[in-house]
Amino acid sequence: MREHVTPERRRGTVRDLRRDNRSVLLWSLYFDQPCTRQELSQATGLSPASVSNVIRELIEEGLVAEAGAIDSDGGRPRVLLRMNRDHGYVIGVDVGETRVRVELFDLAMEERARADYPLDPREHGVTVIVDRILAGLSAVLADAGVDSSAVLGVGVGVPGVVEQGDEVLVHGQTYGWEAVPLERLLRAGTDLPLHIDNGAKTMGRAEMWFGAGRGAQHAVVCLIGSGVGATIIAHGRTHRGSTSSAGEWGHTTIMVGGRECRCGAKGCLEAYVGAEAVLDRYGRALPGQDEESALAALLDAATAGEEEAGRVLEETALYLGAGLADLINLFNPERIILGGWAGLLLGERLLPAIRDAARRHSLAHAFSETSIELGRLGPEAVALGAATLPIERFLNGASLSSADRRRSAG
Amino acid sequence: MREHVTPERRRGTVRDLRRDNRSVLLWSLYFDQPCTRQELSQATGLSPASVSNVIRELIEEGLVAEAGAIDSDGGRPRVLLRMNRDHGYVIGVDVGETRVRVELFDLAMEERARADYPLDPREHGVTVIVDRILAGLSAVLADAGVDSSAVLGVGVGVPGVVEQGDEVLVHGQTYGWEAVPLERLLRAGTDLPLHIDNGAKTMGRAEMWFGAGRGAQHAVVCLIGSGVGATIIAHGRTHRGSTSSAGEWGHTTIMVGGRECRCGAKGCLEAYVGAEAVLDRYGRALPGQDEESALAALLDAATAGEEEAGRVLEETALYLGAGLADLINLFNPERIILGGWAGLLLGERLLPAIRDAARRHSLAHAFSETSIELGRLGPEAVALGAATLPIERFLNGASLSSADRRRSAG
DNA sequence: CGGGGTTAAATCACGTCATTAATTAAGTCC
DNA sequence: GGACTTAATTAATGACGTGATTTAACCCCG
Repeated sequence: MREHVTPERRRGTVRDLRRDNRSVLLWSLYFDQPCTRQELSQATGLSPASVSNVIRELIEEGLVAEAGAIDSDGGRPRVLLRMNRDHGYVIGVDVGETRVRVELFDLAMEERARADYPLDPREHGVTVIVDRILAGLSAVLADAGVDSSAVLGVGVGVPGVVEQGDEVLVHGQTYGWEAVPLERLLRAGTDLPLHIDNGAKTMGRAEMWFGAGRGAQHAVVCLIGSGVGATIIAHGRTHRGSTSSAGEWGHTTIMVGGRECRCGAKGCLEAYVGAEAVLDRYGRALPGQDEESALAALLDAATAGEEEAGRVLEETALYLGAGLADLINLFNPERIILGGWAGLLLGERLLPAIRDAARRHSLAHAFSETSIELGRLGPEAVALGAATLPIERFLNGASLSSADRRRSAG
Repeated sequence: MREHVTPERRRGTVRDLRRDNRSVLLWSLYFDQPCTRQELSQATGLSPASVSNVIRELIEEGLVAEAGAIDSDGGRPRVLLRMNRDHGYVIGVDVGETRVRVELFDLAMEERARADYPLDPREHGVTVIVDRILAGLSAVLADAGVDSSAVLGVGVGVPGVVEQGDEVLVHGQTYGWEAVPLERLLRAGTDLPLHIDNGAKTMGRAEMWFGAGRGAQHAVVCLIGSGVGATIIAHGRTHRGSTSSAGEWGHTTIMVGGRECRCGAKGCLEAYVGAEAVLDRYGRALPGQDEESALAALLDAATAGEEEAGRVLEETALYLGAGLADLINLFNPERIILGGWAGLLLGERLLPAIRDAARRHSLAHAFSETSIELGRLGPEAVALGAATLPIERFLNGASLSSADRRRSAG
């Protein structure tokens, strides 16, 4: 009861205050390394004394280390601080359509080890995936020589809707998964803290943390591949909605009664601008085994002056622009990032046309305040983004499971 | 700089902690009056001792009063607490197309006085509006016998986009207002704290606080009148976007290349389901001076079996359902509330058809978790919702301007 | 090379806060 | 009217952030 009091976390005691301040300092330091105590004090609004105290704790605990100093001209030099990148590690898992990839990162998000497991396209059974992931975890730990007690957590990006409840459930249309309790299944094989999310959302996170989204408070990361999805960021946080299925931009209706979509509805955006749909709208045969090379061929054909290809792309820009305009009108984001392999391919060529279509379909005021850009990270970033899930938990105050570190000397 | 540290308000000292706890208690009490200290302790997670302390302060300051007790069977009876509804007052202003309405409420949102000023439809000049508002403020204060020092603040709902910046600017398409610094203009005539927002948004607030939206964390309040808009609530808070123009649902494209909208674009939702658009799509003459009676007549005609009217309404339900489905897919709200005079009129008759169309255009999972309901408050609620703006500020810890009340006896 | 000047960081003293435990208040029931 | 219950207040305790003060670290200049 009492919906108005939603303590995302217990808050009210003087101790929670410390935890929060600690967290604020960690976030600030994480994204602005190296920096000095003074800068932290300014950035967070905490007094220099408090910064000193908390930082001393963090250094004692090994999360933070001093790293040189800034030369002064008269006066004690400021000491630079940075996160101790070896204090802990995180693992990101990308469960894709054709492979499972497991990557181990240090706190600076430097890759320390990687394991790839190709998937037979006909074999997306749950047990196979779980096996591959668990094998990957062991492999990267062994490879990097990292003990599992030093791992802060594992983030897993999977295709399909991920329902975050008491029990995390995965509904994977493409995989034929229905309410798969992936977390529970993985739990049988590992003790590491697990975070599971939709792969498109983890990729969106990667763009927000390290790519084109850095610094934006309100943004939408659009992912166009064979299908179409989006990550919505409001006030710097991913909007999940009430059952974590928010962001299904691809099934937004842009043409009532229009083309049939694989979701069963008619006129979905995905049925016009998804890679599969674009190729289908073109209709003619194209060289290339897979969608990726076929789409590239379509772009080439248009460049070569092939009329029909040009027309299809022109229309794609129109539809896509209208879809982006919906986001602009509804969310009023400061930035829209176009990603996904098809999004990048199309965007590279069509961005001006897309922007123009978006302008025509959105209100002038909101449009003028929104920038539309291409993603910077490419589709490889799913695992990276997944790995930011445990990082976030860490920055918010979780420590390594084993040692419950308290102040050592009183 | 340092976007990650967004102290919506200074937080970090032990004193801020108290302010926060105080605020949490006020919110809890406000929406669950009367209630006991014990209940508050449970609801907020604060210890009974802290609740006692803070409540004692609040009683001393006159914000809260004891009001009877609950009978016990053995044991000291629990004392009931409620807000002191006369501790302060708020004023809500509804600047509509045809009138300016000013209402004064006590803390229990009981109306204490009202002033109405009809507007000549040809006269929407800024000075006229400002004059009417200021006259209304004086009138309701005099009428209710309330001193302006007892007023916590004034909320103003206006048509058009309200840009919340250092200086609040109003862009009113319908009024022909461009970047009107309404706050500054009003400031010349009153010292009361001012809050200005879009009228559709204040109405949405009213539904969320007192109507069909109570208790929802993620919701969308859709307002259909002559035009179409929406208020998006995420995590219990209105989403404004980066320049406070979020929620322009009416100009979402549901038909690329479709009907021309008054915004200049083609295929906007508003061009299909706004009252003006519905009547226009019907085409034939209808009895009634204004849109409201014309739309009612259209509904009557359909009831009477007039085929074309039935067809227009059927299509309206289809378009509207598709529009709602977009919201469901993008936001995954737990509740959608259909309001506005036209929304209520249409919804009363078409809700099943609208729901069905929404189902067909949204993903099954998200749809099944969303309820679509009619608003409960009617279009009169703009002023009520505007008045919740200063209430919110008050519950968050602002006190009356004059007396900076501190603990009296140490 | 050593003191004066300057700035950064650590320490100290203080006031505030929420919590637990103990105490007081206000009832019921036999 | 005394034993029992439960609510609310008070007291004791520990944790915290802050401003003031002190210590540290480095420059420059003579």
